[in-house]
Amino acid sequence: MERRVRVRFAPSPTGPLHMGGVRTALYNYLFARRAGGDFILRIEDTDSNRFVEGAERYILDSLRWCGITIDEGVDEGGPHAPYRQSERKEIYLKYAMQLVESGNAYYAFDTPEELNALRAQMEAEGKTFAYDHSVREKLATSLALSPEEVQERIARGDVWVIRFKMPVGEVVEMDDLIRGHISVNTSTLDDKVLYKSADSLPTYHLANIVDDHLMEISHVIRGEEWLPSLPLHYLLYRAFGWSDTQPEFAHLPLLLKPTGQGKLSKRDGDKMGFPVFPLFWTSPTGETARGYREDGYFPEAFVNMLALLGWNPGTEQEIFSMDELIAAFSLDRVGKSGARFNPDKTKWFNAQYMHTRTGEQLAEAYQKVMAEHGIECSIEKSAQIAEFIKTRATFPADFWDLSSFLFIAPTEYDEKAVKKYWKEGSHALISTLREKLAAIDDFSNKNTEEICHSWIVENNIHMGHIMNAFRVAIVGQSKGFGMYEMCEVIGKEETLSRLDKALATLPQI
RNA sequence: GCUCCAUUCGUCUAACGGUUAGGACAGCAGAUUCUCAUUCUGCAAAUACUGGUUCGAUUCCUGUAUGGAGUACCA
Repeated sequence: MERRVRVRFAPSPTGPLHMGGVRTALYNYLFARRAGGDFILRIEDTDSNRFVEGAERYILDSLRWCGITIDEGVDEGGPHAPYRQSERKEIYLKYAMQLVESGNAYYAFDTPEELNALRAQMEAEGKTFAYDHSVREKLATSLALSPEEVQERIARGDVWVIRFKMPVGEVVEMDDLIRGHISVNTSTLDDKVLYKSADSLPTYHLANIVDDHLMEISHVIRGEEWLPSLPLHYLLYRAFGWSDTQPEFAHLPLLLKPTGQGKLSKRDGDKMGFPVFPLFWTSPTGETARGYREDGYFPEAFVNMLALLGWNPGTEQEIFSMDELIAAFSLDRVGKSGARFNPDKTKWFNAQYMHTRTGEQLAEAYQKVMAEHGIECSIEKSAQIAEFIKTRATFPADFWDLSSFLFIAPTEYDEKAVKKYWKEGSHALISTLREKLAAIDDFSNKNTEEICHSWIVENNIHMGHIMNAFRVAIVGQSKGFGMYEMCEVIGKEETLSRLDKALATLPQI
């Protein structure tokens, strides 16, 4: 009997959610939806020191912007609520104690200062300190101390932690859905802290295993940085007696810097001019980070790009809607090696979505950009213009440069453009064209084009000659989109007025 | 240092023993066009290196190199 697919995205609210984190959430989401299972959001806030105000809200907002919907989580609730680990703190001690009683874990009373000293000392000797089988019976642990002394220390309020007692010389055999079989000798592993009395909170390892078990998680899909602790997690499931319901694991490759070495970081974005976070972020201390949303990326483009960074459909399709991603996604087409992030391709994706959007869909964004420059434009006009310029735009912010001249008649004419396009005969041609246009009532681009073009062709006029002069007269520069489209937008009256002004101002040659 | 993981054009990737090693971004060139774009066509560009296994290796196994991650009372 196949068990129900239940996956979770379990971020820590220590700052804004990195795009790598969004990708992890996305893959979990796609996997869950593909299987008709559940997507759970669990907040892992067991580190009271690193908690950042607003980070949780940011995570939720980011996922919503991406179109990733949550079945069970802090806002949605669900059968395993609460979904914030800080609100589940009382359940973890019991499990930690269970491991102590079964001999799989022990108390350790070392203070952070003592451990630091030990580390420094070992380092001075050119060695690395590891809290493992070689030291656990020599330090202040329940393995070395008498039961009475342990009780006494606890009773008098000494701070303690519970550490996992890593077996010695055992080979753990593991399976990863992406990487295949992995085996590790436990002698190379240390005794990780599972629970801290100082704040009555578990560490990631304990909370993670306990919650995944309690929440009946079937698949753990997470970043590659967790691969080294996979043996510990296997051993924890075994120590609890949960091996038969242990989830399957899949470790995703990391996102790397566009150039140079290492994983993608906020600094790369600042340096190379691209966002690393989905949304604009302001930290409680006032630091800010740019976001894809505010930089003008469509969520669909961002998601599409992220989906293809480390996964491929096995076909040559590159543009995917969320539904298409869900239908096509599978973990066995996720790559194994780290993927360098490519800002250029991300822009290309955005341009693709820009082009396929209709003028109506773009109208609001257009109106907003114009408003930011102090230009008011009706929603109908916005839709009309957006439709004409969208193939030239990558971001909504490009709209301004692509069409501002429609609202602002030229007061002067670009010297280079005039020199290049207002040539011998231009004045007479434009003069005649003005009369042609003046006689037209239906100013739709289709109609004006039909009438003007047939006149141009019949009279053997060179297309480039007249159209470019026309452009200089209307726009004042050699930019813009289709001449007849631009005339349609500004209307007959404005067209004629601009032509009159040009004819009066430009050389009468 | 130690442990684990990875390695195909500059980048993202396809090819799960037999292909002229395919596609996309970026680059370059050309076509189309009323500017600029879009679009279309073409060019250039890769199996890290070693040994094996095999009739045959990008593909399987050694080793090396390189890269990545982990090595916290952080996740």
